[in-house]
Amino acid sequence: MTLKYSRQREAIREFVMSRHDHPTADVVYMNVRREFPNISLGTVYRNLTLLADIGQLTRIRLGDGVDHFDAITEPHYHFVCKECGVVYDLDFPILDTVDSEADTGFEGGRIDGHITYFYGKCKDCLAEG
Amino acid sequence: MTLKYSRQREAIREFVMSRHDHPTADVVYMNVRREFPNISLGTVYRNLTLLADIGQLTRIRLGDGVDHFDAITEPHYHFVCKECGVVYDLDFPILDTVDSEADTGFEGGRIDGHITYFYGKCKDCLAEG
DNA sequence: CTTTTTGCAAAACCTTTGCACAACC
DNA sequence: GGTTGTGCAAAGGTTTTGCAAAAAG
Repeated sequence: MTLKYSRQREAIREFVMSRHDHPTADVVYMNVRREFPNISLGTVYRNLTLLADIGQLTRIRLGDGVDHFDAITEPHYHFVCKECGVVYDLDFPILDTVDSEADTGFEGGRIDGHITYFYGKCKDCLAEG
Repeated sequence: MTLKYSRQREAIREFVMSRHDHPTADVVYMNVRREFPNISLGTVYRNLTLLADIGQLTRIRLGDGVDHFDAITEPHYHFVCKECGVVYDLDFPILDTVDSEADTGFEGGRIDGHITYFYGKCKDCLAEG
């Protein structure tokens, strides 16, 4: 049950930390393979899951069917371009008040939080058409 | 390109309409199979996708890796129990203002809307422990 | 030496798709 | 009869998992 050091896990962690574009497991795999040519996709998934479980990464699901990973673990909102799928962090405070607002009159249980992503068209896609 | 009637599609539509628990394709399949024992999962998927495309259903993605379908097509928020996965509709007005609030100072593109779901623990799971 | 991690490959899972036949209009 | 929809089965894409060997402590 104790965590042992592994060079692969460290490389995976560092890669995600170095990026701000919320890479998928496959992107992590492609890149970490430059340093570890024999690393397997299974190892990448296992470590991303582990790092997310211990809170060093966040797994974000944006409805595109693929998991993205984010090195920023503090709660924040995301912007997703409907056209190209690019993901940006939003510098917009988490609306804690909506949780209690939504809870008012809700009889089905206790609301602990919410997940939101904003969608639209990114700068580049707006420029193109 | 014209839509032709099909008894299977009608049964699928009616089943989803009759439920307020946001069934998955598999649940629809299991149930419609009582009336059409030979219906295939492919047909269920094809029709759910078609009905969502023409606006008779909504496809909702709640981060559990499976698509859910909702007969209520007016925008509304959902509550998801983190423990058992049950989904409830929330009687809480859509926060249109947050879109423009989030857009303020955002340089990455144009925000058209947002997707939110609230999570927590449902009544039953709260009672259990 | 014991426990954890890896690489590989297979499997699991959800969803889509190609095709011949059936249903619809 | 022409077109759309179905059933079946196969394939697609993402993620998980079993297992023997390797690495870590």
